[in-house]
Amino acid sequence: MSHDHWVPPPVLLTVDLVILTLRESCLHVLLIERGIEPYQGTLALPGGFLGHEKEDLVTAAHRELAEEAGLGPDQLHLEQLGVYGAPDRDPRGRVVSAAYLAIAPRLPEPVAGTDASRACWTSAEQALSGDVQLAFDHEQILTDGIDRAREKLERSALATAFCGPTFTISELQDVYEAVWGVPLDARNFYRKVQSVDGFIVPAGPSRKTDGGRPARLFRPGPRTTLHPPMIRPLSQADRETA
Amino acid sequence: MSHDHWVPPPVLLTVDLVILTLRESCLHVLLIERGIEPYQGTLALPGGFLGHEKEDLVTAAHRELAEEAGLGPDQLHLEQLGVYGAPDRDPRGRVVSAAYLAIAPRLPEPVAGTDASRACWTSAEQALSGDVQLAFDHEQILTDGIDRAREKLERSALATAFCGPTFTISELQDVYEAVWGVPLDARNFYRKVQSVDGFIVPAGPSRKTDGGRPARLFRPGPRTTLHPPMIRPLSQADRETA
DNA sequence: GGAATAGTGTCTTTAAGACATTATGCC
DNA sequence: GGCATAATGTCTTAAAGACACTATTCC
Repeated sequence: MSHDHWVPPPVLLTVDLVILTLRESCLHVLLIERGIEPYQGTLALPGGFLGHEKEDLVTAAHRELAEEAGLGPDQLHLEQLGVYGAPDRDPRGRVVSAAYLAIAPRLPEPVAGTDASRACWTSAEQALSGDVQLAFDHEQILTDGIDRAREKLERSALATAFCGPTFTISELQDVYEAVWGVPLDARNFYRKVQSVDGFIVPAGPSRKTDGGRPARLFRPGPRTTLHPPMIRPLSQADRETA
Repeated sequence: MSHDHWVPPPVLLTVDLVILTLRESCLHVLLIERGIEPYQGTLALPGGFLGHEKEDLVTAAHRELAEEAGLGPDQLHLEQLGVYGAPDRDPRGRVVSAAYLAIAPRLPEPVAGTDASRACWTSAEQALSGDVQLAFDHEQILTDGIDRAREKLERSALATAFCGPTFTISELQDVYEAVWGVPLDARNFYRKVQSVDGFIVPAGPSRKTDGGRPARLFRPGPRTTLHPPMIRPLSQADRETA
């Protein structure tokens, strides 16, 4: 600000995506094996540089979502997670990443035929176990993304984004159990989700296939925030108190 | 990705700050009258370009905090709010802003002597009333910052960041009432904050000056998350349900 | 009928909402 | 004593936790 013709340092912008979904009642994240340096061969979150000077950040996120995961803008939830800009996070220079969190229902193998065929769904547990090496600071971004999802399940109707257009209450419970990693009492869960008015609404004549009694189908309701919130039982990780 | 030597478009990075504090039991935000184009003469959030190629984002935020508000890194809360990158948000070109939320106790007029003497504390109500024009997309950033503060008061011990090193329970209640904009019952508030173990702990021999009975003093406790959370009464703005 | 899953009901316990009352300082 | 603010207590009510039970389908 004080020098004669000081110019601010330019940076490069990437958009990275934490794409979460449920597979076999387990939380999974989409990872891609990098084809180029740096971190060639290492797993990374899908993402890439801003396409052009005028591209909006959300637009770029949707573009990457389509290119790298074959996911269209409909029927998925997308929100900003934050910005990651440590000076040394990318060996190529000053690259700042806008991270987005996407939540999608389980789709029919969305990966195989797409542009980036090196994409693979990895269980969240495994991705953060330490056994898997992630490129850049993507482990931190992934951790933050999962934390965000866990928090938002408490106060928002976000859980329905993990489900298809219609779903059963058991499936919804599956979402909560998988994301939070704790078992829930089915009867109390039923009472709770039914009592929050507008969270889920009955859909169609209701029916489903399994071994037992058919379950009613529901759609997401108009309500986006949950009052009172869902209560997440504190798992083993309750650092404070006893 | 497909062309021969495609290079990603560089962008400029700014760091903008939503600095909140309490003044006369009202939520205030620090605004600065811009001295240069664009938006010269218009009120804006404090902030500025990244200082140099190697500067970390949080470091830049702390630097701006010191330069523009005279606030040191101690005894204030700072967290990232998000990134704002609409292509047309800055007439100078592609400028992307990393927004940070800072919460500080009321300090002895921190503004007057500092570098930027055009800084002024403005009540949040007034800043968002529409009467005040804010530069760039700073109205949106401010709205998001206040929303974030409101949410975090529910589940975190953030409220103590508005207070000095020691405070009375009444002062803490003031924080909640000012940020949420709703009156709270003092007796239930006492019961609540005392029951959340580790939220606040007695400090010193306890005493304070007013007209009436001296109040006990407390310090922030080790607890950072509140279980169960503080309940925010839904003000007039309860779009869903009745 | 038996297995499997869906859905409902009841009792208990925790904690919030709505109050009144007592306590301790200053003038 | 009178005033002002701090602090505590009680009753009610809402909602979560912990259970047992009935219902509907397929074999």
